[in-house]
Amino acid sequence: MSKLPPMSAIRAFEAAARHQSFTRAAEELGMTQAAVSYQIRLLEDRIGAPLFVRLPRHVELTSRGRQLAPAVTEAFEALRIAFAGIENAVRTVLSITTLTTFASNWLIARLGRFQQLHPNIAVQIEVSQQIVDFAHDDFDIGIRSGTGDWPGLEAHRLFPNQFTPVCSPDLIRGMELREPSDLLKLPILTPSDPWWRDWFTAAGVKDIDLSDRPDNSLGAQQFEGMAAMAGQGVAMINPFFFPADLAAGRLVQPFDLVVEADRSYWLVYPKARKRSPKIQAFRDWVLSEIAGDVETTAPRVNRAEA
DNA sequence: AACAGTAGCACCCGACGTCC
DNA sequence: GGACGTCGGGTGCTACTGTT
Repeated sequence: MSKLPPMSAIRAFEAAARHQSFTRAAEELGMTQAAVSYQIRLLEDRIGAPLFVRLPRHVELTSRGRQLAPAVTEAFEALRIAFAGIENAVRTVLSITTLTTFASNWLIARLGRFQQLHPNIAVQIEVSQQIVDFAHDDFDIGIRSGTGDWPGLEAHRLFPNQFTPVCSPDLIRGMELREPSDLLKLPILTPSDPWWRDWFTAAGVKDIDLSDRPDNSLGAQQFEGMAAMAGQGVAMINPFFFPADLAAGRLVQPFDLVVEADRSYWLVYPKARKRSPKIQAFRDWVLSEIAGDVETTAPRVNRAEA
């Protein structure tokens, strides 16, 4: 495949051919007439034939120029359309990668309010438990759990990663739950979750052994909570994600003890893109929603009917 | 008024040397 | 051997002047 002439020369030719003027072409391209003249001469030298006839006060395309011009203009028009499409998509589509439970138990129900505020921004959500690499994946914003120290990323802390056991009221109706260790009489959902050991340790119950229990793992707090509400056992969840279920009594918290992990939930995006209007819009909206949560709908705790 | 030619400037890039 | 700085040549531009 033969090499194309320099793109700057082709660009100058295309504009000059359309305007039939080096001066008008220069005005359009933001350069001087001399630069256009120079670029076109480069192109003519390269081709080995003149593309314009220089006449007093104006230029005209030669027959070779007339042969070339429509194809070049058409190619640039295709490029303009392609770039306009991409620019429009980049400006109006916000792509978010988020953890499952944040999406299902926090984001989705509120997204309508963001859409009302920003009807021109379309939100695309991808749920993943993996930490995405913004250098390789086309995401604008990520919601992830961790300590906030990700190189190259701007990180805004959303809320702490707290955990406490919850279950359905029916599961423990008529039972005497006096000590945290009494929970061990009940089915434990995802017993391999290290939060169980951490919570029991904080509750003063040392060296619990859950290894003889079925090693079921539900993979996301959303599913733990659903299983608990269905009466299948006790789940270790972050109460922040279940305020309505706790308030309505679909879930009860047998013990007040809530343990805070060293990890938190964060909203992140590449530092280089912190001036992107759509990213700023989503960040500001999430932070204001979180601030509203803290004021009005902070997880309320239901005591179990012991 | 419009294009062509030229001088001079800024910037880029490859070659090269130095350092660790 | 890789990172970094320096240097010189090439490129592409503007400003200016000449030509038609």
